[in-house]
Amino acid sequence: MAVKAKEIEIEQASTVLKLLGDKTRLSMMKLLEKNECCVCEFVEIFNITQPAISQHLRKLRDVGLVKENRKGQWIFYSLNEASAMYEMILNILAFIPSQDERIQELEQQGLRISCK
Amino acid sequence: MAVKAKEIEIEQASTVLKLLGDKTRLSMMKLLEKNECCVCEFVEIFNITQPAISQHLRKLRDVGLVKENRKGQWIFYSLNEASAMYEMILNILAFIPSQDERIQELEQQGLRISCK
DNA sequence: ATATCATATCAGCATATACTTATATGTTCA
DNA sequence: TGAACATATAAGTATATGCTGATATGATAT
Repeated sequence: MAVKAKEIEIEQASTVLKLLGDKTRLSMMKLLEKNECCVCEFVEIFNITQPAISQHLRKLRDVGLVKENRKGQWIFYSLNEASAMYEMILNILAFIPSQDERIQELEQQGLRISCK
Repeated sequence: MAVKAKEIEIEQASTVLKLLGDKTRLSMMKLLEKNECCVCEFVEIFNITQPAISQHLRKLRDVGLVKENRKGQWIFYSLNEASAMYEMILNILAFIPSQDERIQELEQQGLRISCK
């Protein structure tokens, strides 16, 4: 890295890293790196209940990693580029393999909901 | 980043991020980025007992983030550059402010043990 | 209005985590 | 050998975490 990384309070950093230290949330963040996703899509992709998904998203939102965008009945989540942690997040996600096959699998099985 | 990051299994990545998601361990790793440290130094720096320090170090060692190097009575820990996660670790640590003042404080108070 | 769908919140539970005290192991040195 | 020091492990405990089922809230459409 040529550019000096913008430093973050260690308290904040550890909070964020702990959040990313859960496989479900880390996958969510990787998906959000490229796609805006709604809750129902996450519910399909991960093998857990809708409340569990909502709770993960709330934690990510509480620390400002993601933002929500209501479109009628649906709420779409995306990475919050304004977060002080955004640069670090992108750096970390660069090491995570794409999770897009998960969405593609759903499409092949005809299970993909189109919320859009 | 110009260079493509070497990807890591998501399972491994989340395990590592969870470990870094603890303020004590994150500080340890930041200190180890620049200094080789022995257990007794960590015990001085952090306000927890020696067993607690050892347990943190064991977790870091179990996933290969740090390695140990016995020098007589003392065991010095350092970052394991051979780890598949090393590149990601360095990337993350670049965002963490230096923890060296903690050592300097000890030195000013004359509390720094010299194990070397 | 009310039925339906999407999402959030609540309460309860099982497991994981981080800590402490007590004790074991390993090294040095007299 | 045994005392002193450094570190590791074990056992117990309190708190945090992630999940589920039940229920509340909010939006759409008939």
